[in-house]
Amino acid sequence: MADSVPTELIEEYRQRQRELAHAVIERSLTKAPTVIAAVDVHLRGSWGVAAAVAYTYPSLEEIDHHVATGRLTFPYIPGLLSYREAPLCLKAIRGLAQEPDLILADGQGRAHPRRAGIACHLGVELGLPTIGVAKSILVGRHDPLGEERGSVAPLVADDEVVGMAVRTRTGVTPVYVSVGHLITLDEAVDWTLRTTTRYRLPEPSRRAHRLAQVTARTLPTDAP
DNA sequence: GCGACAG
DNA sequence: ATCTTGTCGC
Repeated sequence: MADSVPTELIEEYRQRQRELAHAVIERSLTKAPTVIAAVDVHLRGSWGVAAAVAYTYPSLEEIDHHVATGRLTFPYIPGLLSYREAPLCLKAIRGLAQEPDLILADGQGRAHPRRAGIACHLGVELGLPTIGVAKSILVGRHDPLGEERGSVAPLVADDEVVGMAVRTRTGVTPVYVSVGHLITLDEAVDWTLRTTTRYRLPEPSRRAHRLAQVTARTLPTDAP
């Protein structure tokens, strides 16, 4: 199992995140994405399986995938998820044959206590546009949003708009979209909707999730 | 001091 | 997220 982290070190990791937040660039995409990737991690004991998948746009067909497996050393600590999952995610993404134009990460981007969620971490590390698409809120609040697909409501934390609650399917619980790197919030919302068809989450994200899950299932449960 | 807390 | 089967509902 992952070890605990000394409280004095926690603050060092937080400081690194504050620095990472300054490296994040929020600006319009330079190129219309034609290759969109998604990455997700499945946990199994102290092992993690990260799956990266690449899809074409607008046809939304899978063209590649890569899986990376490894032991998780860092524990799950709210706000410090990157240190636990990003290394494996980077390994999976770098295994793709072609560099994607946009990456969807499972978790927050700037909608983070220090504006440095895992999507920011991956984006800055790779120098590629990234979006955080989370299934629940880490920080911030938002007003109720319409029931129709496409309805949105700003996610506000510390009097700052850090993301957007987005209804990707009519009548379904919203997802929380935020900028990771090299994209604007409006574009992040737009591309999240463009890649979401029948379900709550974007197709590439769903595929990455299932691939990581089935791969992890073939691995033996570890010994404490 | 008391909750909240991505995956 | 994980540990886990069936079950209620569109």
